[in-house]
Amino acid sequence: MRLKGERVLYVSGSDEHGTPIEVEALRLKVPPRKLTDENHAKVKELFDRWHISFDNYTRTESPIHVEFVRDFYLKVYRNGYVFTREEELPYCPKCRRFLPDRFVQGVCPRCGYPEAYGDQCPTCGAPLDPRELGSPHCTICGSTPEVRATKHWYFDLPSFTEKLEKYVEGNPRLPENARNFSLRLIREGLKPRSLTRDIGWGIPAPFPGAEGKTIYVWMEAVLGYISATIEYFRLRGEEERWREFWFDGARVVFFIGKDNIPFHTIILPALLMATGEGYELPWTVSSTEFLMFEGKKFSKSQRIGVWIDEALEMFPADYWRYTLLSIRPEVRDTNFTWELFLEKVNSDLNDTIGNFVHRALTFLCKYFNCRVPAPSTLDDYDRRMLEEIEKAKKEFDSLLHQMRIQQAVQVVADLLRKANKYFNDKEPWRGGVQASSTLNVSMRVVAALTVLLEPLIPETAEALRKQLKLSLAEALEKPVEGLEVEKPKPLFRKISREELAEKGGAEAGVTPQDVAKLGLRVARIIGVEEVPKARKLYKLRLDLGGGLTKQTVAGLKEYYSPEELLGKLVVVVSNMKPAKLMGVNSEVMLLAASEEGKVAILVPEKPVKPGSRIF
RNA sequence: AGCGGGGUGGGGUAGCCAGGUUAACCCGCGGGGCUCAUAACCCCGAGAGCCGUGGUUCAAAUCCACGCCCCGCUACCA
Repeated sequence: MRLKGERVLYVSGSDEHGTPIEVEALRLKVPPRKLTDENHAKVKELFDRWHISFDNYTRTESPIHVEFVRDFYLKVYRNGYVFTREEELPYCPKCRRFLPDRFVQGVCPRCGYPEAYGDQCPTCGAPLDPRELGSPHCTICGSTPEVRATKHWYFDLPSFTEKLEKYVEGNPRLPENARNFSLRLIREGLKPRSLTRDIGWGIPAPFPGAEGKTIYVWMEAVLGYISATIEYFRLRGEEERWREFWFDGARVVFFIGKDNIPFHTIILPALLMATGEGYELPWTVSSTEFLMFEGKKFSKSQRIGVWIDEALEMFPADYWRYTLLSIRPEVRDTNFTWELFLEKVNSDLNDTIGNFVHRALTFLCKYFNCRVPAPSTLDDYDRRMLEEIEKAKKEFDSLLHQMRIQQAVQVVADLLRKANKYFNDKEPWRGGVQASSTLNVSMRVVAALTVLLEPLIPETAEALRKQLKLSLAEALEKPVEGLEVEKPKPLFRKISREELAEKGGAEAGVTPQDVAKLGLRVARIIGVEEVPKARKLYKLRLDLGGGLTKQTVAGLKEYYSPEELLGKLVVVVSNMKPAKLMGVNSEVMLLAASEEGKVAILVPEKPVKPGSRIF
């Protein structure tokens, strides 16, 4: 859109508040701000290196954001959409804090599940009030909380029900997943959303009498889009211009995953309505499904996925960008596999796109002295090819406007396939007057690429323009005739399976070395203990031979008694990275087979010494 | 369990909301062509009738109902 000369402002930011960060900071005994400072700097730098062209990437600790949020909620408050409730909430005398949401556990009053959370029971799904929990305890220190009265501020979401329904229904641009999900939530009945929390890390609530409370992170972070806009213009000394992007016909578009839909289609619009100031409501959201990694969901703790800093050390950003855009989960969940990565890079980028460019440029230099000739005469085929270029540009543009980026990528690749065919059919290497037309037309394809690739793979687009000695502005307008190009260099290179394996991209299929890496060993169970408060877990002491013992936590309590386990020889992965489960250290992993309702631990078929290697 | 989203040739994606000529595209596979290009490129071919069942309709991959299966969110899955 920027290329088309539309006025675009692209903003985002780090969401820095919330209890998890405060708890992590407590654990590390550092101020929370130190954690978020480090993180924000790192993330910001990475966005640059990936050429994600935010105009402003801000953070919720920004003073401008804090000030904006406080003002914003004061307005909402004055308009009568904020009310208070006295509540009795669990308070931990030892930690000297109230225990919101997940910080208190106890017996579920509905199904009797012993470890239900303060806000919801994970087993029966019942939404809970923390006071209903039987024998509650603090999840931080385990002590029994007392009930103390406190006051909380709420946003009157239900009073916007009708307007929201109208908004969602009347916005045909919303993708299906967003519309259906939002309408369901609205029709099921909206509840007031709590605005404040009794925690220290966050934005101080501005309401009279709310000293010491902070704004609930979710209700504040969504406003960051606006404060980021304000900040952008304030830094330029154009104090008021941010309004151009939030009022009077501005089109606000969000790029989010499907898990974030309600915040952008319900809560944010309601908050904007509540100011009564006439903010533009979201024009649309581009809400994708989920991307998976080799069939599994990405997981930070389990290290499933490729870290974006590591990815850049393996391959250029554009290789990733192209692959990821071409499987952007626009219609359904999609799955990244290394196999797919190879296919996209080698076949699409290298063979189809890169090779055509190189082919045309090399030919040009060899037979036309690197100078783009004027066409001799254009025959039907030439004209058809020129039409294809125009058609592709139009489609590309229209698809991007519909946020169908995946298909836009298709259009580019398809155009290049047609171009390859055209070049083949025309056989310019046979010489003849037609050759100049063919090269002229082919170079127009290349010229179109320098622009089409810009939003998808900007580094490559830039490199290509350099070979054509074109600036971005010239690429948009200048005709190709007479253009003198540099001696061509390939834009991409293929990735071999060997290279991929070396760089750590898992290959399909496991080698004996991979198995050896697992460190499978026999161990003897020499101690079984229950883990306090855990329904399924045992703490096991294991003899790994040579005087070495390790401990593990295993989910076997429902299937084995301590007596059955004690003394058994079992199979373990001995070189696991230690992890904590229910606060208990687990250093190895015990292997067991499982099927529905049944678990069987693996044991050696005849006695061997603990510590024996397994191949 | 509850809530969302799905099941389309061997693999991967689109098409479904706005039903309608031989179900599209990429990879892979079999055969052939070209030699300008990065062992690239081009052509031909085999291969699915769109999870199942029933319905609506002149007409359904596309709409409706039921069933089966998958995936995400919610978890102490070591």
